Amino acid sequence: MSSHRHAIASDLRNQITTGRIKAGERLPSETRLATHYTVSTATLRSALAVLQSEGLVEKIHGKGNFVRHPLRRITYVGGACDTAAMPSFSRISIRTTHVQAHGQLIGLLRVPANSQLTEYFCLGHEEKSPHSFARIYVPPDLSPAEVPDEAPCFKTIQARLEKLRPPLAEIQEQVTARHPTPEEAAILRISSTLAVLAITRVTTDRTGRVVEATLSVLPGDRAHACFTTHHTTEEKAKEHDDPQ
Amino acid sequence: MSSHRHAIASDLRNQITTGRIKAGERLPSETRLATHYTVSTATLRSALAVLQSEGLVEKIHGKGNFVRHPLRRITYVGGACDTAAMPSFSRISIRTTHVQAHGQLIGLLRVPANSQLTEYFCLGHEEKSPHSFARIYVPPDLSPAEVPDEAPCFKTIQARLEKLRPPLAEIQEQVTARHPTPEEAAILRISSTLAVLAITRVTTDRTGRVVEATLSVLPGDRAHACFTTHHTTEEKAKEHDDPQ
DNA sequence: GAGTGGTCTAGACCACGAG
DNA sequence: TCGTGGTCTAGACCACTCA
Repeated sequence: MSSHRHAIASDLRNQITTGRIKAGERLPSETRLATHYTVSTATLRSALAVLQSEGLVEKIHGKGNFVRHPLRRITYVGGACDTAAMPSFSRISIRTTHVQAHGQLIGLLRVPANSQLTEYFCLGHEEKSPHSFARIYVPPDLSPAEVPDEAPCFKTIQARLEKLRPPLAEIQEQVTARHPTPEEAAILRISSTLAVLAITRVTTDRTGRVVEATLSVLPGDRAHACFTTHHTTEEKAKEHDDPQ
Repeated sequence: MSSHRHAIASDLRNQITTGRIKAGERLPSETRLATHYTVSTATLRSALAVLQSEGLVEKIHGKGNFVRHPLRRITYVGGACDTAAMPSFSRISIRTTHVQAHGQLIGLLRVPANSQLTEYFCLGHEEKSPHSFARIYVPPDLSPAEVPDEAPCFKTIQARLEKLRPPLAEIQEQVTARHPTPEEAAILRISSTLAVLAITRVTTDRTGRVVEATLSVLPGDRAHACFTTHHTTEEKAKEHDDPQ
């Protein structure tokens, strides 16, 4: 008595997980599948959207629906000490610009509105297709002045940022699940129906000053974020003193 | 030049954020809005889905679309020492059952297939409507035997679990964004097009044994997860020895 | 140009909520 | 019972990919 959409999704899911349709293979076209299941194209597309959000199927406009190779998962590592907790990128391209603090950036970095900020736009690639991106915002006095507009090397920028920076005290990450904006969908080349993992990361130094804010967006069909908390005896004691 | 969907969503978003439509108010019916924007109902519904995933609008079947009251956000606190890092629930109901290890549980808890497990199904409520849930799985020797099938008090069970448990060493949480299964959508009473935050939490004791695995699902339109990492000098040194 | 997915239409019928 | 949203149909037209 379930919906058509999920019945079709289950059938295709079985065919994929049992190997009747192999990884990398193309599914029949949407019109063909629609006539096969005797449903409309709209219904069939919503069934494919289910599999897509599970990471089993990847749609490519003008080419077709493909069974995804498994274990090509992007991992965002939480609490990482590095400048950007960017996922294990095979390749990262960066664009550096100067912007004025606006919107939520004012609150995140605790700076006045319209004050100067350096933005590092990081785009992660995997085999020439983008798979995630992040915008890193840094106050001007903590960002190296002589960075070219197009920087080839991520590590270089990271090393320069580290040098200017006082010792870190705390990293706070807030994770939400939502749909991508049209701009984000275009950058990542994903459907706007796919869920994305949005991570807001704020890094604070020992004086309590916010030295960096990073907004990351990762496609939900191939990304996950990992957070590890170690509980030593000292920490446990501390938590009892200062719960939460 | 943008899609119809996003144009309509932007217009409604403006009306909401500028206060022309107030919090708690009901929007005109979908057919009414569709004729107003001269689009089909399907297109208008997809526009509402955008606002829904932003947490601005809440649909209630048979009643209408309502502008959500802001700051009614659920927060999942990562790395919490408590048995379940359940969000700040106003009320939690629990059902205890015994299940056999299956699927991903085998790998998470590192137990043989079909071995006995205790499942605690926790449902979080807010004003009589469910807003999140979690399934906690515990090996039988670490779960109190005399728990009734329906337990009224979450704290009681939690306290009993703590007693049986050796000191904890590590909590690992994996976060993904996806669409809900039909079952999850029914439990949370959300649309299946809404994104959810799915969190898999594994707790390990000092001997390396997995003492608990928790699968949480939170609606993307009103929930976020927070993770805080403190960087002391000792920890920094440790990370240099053992990167990642 | 042929074939694919992306968006959209103008309805139909069903399920839920409130009176 | 009536009005609401939920699902679905059978198309149409556009954008993209590849030969």
